[in-house]
Amino acid sequence: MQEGTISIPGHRKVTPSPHETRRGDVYAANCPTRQLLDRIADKWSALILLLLSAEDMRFNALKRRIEGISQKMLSQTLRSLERDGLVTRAVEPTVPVTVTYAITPLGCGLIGAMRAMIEWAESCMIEVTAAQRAYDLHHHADQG
Amino acid sequence: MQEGTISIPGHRKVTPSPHETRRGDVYAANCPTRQLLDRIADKWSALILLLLSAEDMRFNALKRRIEGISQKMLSQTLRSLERDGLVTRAVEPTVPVTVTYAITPLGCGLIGAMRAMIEWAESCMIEVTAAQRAYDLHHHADQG
DNA sequence: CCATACAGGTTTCCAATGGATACCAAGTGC
DNA sequence: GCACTTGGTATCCATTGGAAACCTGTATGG
Repeated sequence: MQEGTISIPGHRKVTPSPHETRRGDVYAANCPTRQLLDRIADKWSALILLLLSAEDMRFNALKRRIEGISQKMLSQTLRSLERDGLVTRAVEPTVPVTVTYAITPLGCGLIGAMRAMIEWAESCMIEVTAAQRAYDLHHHADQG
Repeated sequence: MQEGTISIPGHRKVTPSPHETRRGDVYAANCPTRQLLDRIADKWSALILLLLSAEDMRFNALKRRIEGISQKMLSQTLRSLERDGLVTRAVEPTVPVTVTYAITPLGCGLIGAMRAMIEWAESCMIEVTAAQRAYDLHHHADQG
């Protein structure tokens, strides 16, 4: 079974068969758009893509730059992004081996769309933080 | 400690103290923008917000509409969105009790930014699926 | 010769997360 | 008294994510 098999824990190989897809309904589990959204809506994909949109980077450079990412997640997420055609992986047989990741035109398109969200987050952070404080206060803040 | 405490499993109450934040570096773990992005970059938030942007909805209406969401996740995610000030929760003391969720102006702003991503996903699905097939073929597809 | 370091991972282990299911409250209908 | 409604919580268990160890292959230092 080539479609729907699981490859790497946490990043499934889900490629829906054409006849299984329901176009136009993001709320249907098998809608391709929703599956794509699920894939990139994780903690790390956006961050990686955003860094690569500025310049090509190597594995450890990404790791150093993204505070808190583990090697496993960086490795897994890069593999997923590569599979989705959003980044490329170039191995140069230097010593030690050099692996350079770069964003593809496809990935650039996504970044363009994501930038609007980053900008929203930056401009609305204060309001959100205020809302959180108000909520915590009203719900007497000791529920944790 | 009011800030940084954990409330609901899966949706932490993370409100960084002002002096701990690093503005302008999304890659820093304590950057407020990154924390906000982490919060909304999950499987369900975008879907819920998108539905509520069209019309106010009740708990079970949302649950029925979003294929695959569990009551627990819907409940948790709505609570988080409410805390972030992106949705409101209105309880009417009917019988059985009626709870209506609505998007706030703040949430509307986010939806506007997200729509670009939905559109990108819809227009680029085919390319991504093609990339996945190519990847799976090249990596002889049986790695799962 | 052995230890160490580098880059770029994979494996292992364990805690946190998510999903399925059962349960709860409070009232209505039968 | 039982089933059924809405809007949840509690519980159980599988999957996921993070920390750290290990691996491959080469070069450097002692």
